[in-house]
Order: sequence, then structure tokens, then C-alpha cells
Amino acid sequence: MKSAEDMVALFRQQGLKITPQRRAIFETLAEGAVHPSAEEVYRRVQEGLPDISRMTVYNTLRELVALGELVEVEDVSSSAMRYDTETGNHHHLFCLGCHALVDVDQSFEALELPQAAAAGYRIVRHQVTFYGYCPTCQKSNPR
Amino acid sequence: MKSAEDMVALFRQQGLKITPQRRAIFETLAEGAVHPSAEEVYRRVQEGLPDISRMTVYNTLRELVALGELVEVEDVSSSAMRYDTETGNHHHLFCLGCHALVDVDQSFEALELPQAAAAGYRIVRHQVTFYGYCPTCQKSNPR
DNA sequence: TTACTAAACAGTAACCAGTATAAACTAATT
DNA sequence: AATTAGTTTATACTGGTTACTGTTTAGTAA
Repeated sequence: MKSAEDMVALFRQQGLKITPQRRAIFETLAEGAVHPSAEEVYRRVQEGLPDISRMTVYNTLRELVALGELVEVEDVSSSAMRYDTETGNHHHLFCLGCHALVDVDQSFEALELPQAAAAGYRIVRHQVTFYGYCPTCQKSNPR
Repeated sequence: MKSAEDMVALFRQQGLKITPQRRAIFETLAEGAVHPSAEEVYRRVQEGLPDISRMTVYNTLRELVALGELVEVEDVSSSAMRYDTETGNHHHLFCLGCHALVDVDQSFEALELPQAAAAGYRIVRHQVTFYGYCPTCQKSNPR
């Protein structure tokens, strides 16, 4: 994730306005959790800016996604989207028990679809997700 | 995907009852699209069974997931879960333009996390998703 | 510094996918 | 046919997200 200042610069360069709300969101993202949900970001930002609207948070997150600064990640079976501040090439380890989502720095560069299987798609990126149980959940979910 | 009869047998063997509703859902899944949403299944089943409740569809889908006959798949940026009738080892090709979701039969068996990266997780399965643009969307979304 | 204007904001209501609950119903069994 | 546990239905509700509308404000230019 870039620093809050980098995002300010990026927004400015796109002709987008820099508001205190947006600045607070950038700062929260820059310091915060790696895979927050929109609601989490909202709550964090609220601590410093109690009157901010949920809408503003959602809108700003959407803009960051459009600019490629955030990537949307699914949280299987929790219905809330999460935002990944690490846009570089990395993958995920998801705990089926507690829904923890962990980054895996391992890169699977070699992963390529043969021409035939790609069905004419122009592939932009790929994402590997490993599903399993974290150490804690292995105890409560044996087998 | 197994045939409707197979699923009837499976349910029976689990001590679950075979109702006309469930039979209709099985048949719809067996003939139908590869990655339907719950709502799509509901609409299809409704054609033959107009009074079926949405709840019944959701419940039955959930049971099929629990029995391993269906796998839940995320539809990035469409907020509805999709159900994959191909439970075997395969991966996905997702079109960022039109949200089409295509199966890739390619298997990436070799894909394993080194002990260190697995952070103590017991890994159950992995899923590779390739993101890109399908031939049609490449035209409208050039670059 | 002031005035201007497009962009952004707040607040509310609405939307959608999915879930909880409880009463009515029915498949399978005796 | 009677029993009963599992199933279905209807309705209400939840949580995450979006639409709308009127108000405020950042950035710009006089």
C-alpha cells in the first residue's frame, strides 16, 4: 500500500478533490489492517471524524479500486467484500473456520494457462487461494 | 455434476427426505447452467413448480454444499454467490468485463505451499482464478 | 479575498441476497 | 391409517451496499 501522501498526489493528478474525509480514509488504510471490510474502514475513520458518512467511505474505496490502489477480495461465506491494500502479486490463505485471510508472499509466476485453455481471454492477473484451517481452528474442528 | 437420480439416492442415504421440490431442484441443477446463482436456480425451478419458496431453494443448495455436491464460488463484484456443479479439481477464468465465469480443466496439482508459508494451516484445497477479458469484452474494453 | 462551480458530503430510504422463526404440511415408517 | 420427524412456506428481518437529494466545500480564477 502506498502512503497517504501518495494517494493524495494520485487523486490530485486525476483531478479529484482532496477532502479531509478522503485524507482520513487514506491514512486509515495506510496504517491499518491488510484486508479490512468497508465497514471496518468506516469504523476506524469514524474515530477521528465522527460525522463522516458511510457513503463517503464506500465511494472513496470504490475510487481507489478503480485507480488500482486497492483490490477487492471475497470473503467466502461472510457476504462482505474486503479490500486488499497489497496490490502486488501475492496470494491468499483463507481459514474456513474463522475466516481469517492471510497473505502469502509466495509467487506462482509460472502459473500460465495454455493458449487453448484461455479461450481467447486476455489475462490480466491470477489469484491463488488456499482454503484450510488455521492452527486454532484445527483444534476446535478436528479431523 | 451427478444426475438428479444420484442426488436422490444420496439424500435418501443420508436420511433426508425426497420431496417434489427437492427433486425439481436436482433436475434443474443437473440440466442447467454450470455456475448459477441461487436466484437463477429459484427462477428455473419456479417454471415447473410455481409455488416453491425461495427458502427451500436456499436450504437445498446449502445441503448440497454440505454434502460436497456443490461448491460455492464467488462472483467478484456482483454480491451473489454462485454454485459450481463441477466439484472436481478445476479452476476459473473470470471476465472482468461481463462477469462470465468459465471452467478451466487444467489442473495445478503441483501447487503447494512450502511448510513455512502455510503458517500452520491444514490446507484442504486451492483454487486458481484467472482474471481477464473475454474476446467480446476485449473489443469494447480495448487496451 | 471573494465568488463561483463542479465535486463531494451527509443522511435517509431503499435494495438485494440471504437468514431466522414458527406454523402448517408431508414423506417415510409402523 | 396413524405417527413423527423432517420439510416447506410465509413473513419478517438482517447486513452490506447503493440511490437519491439537498447541502457543503475544494479548487480555481477574478
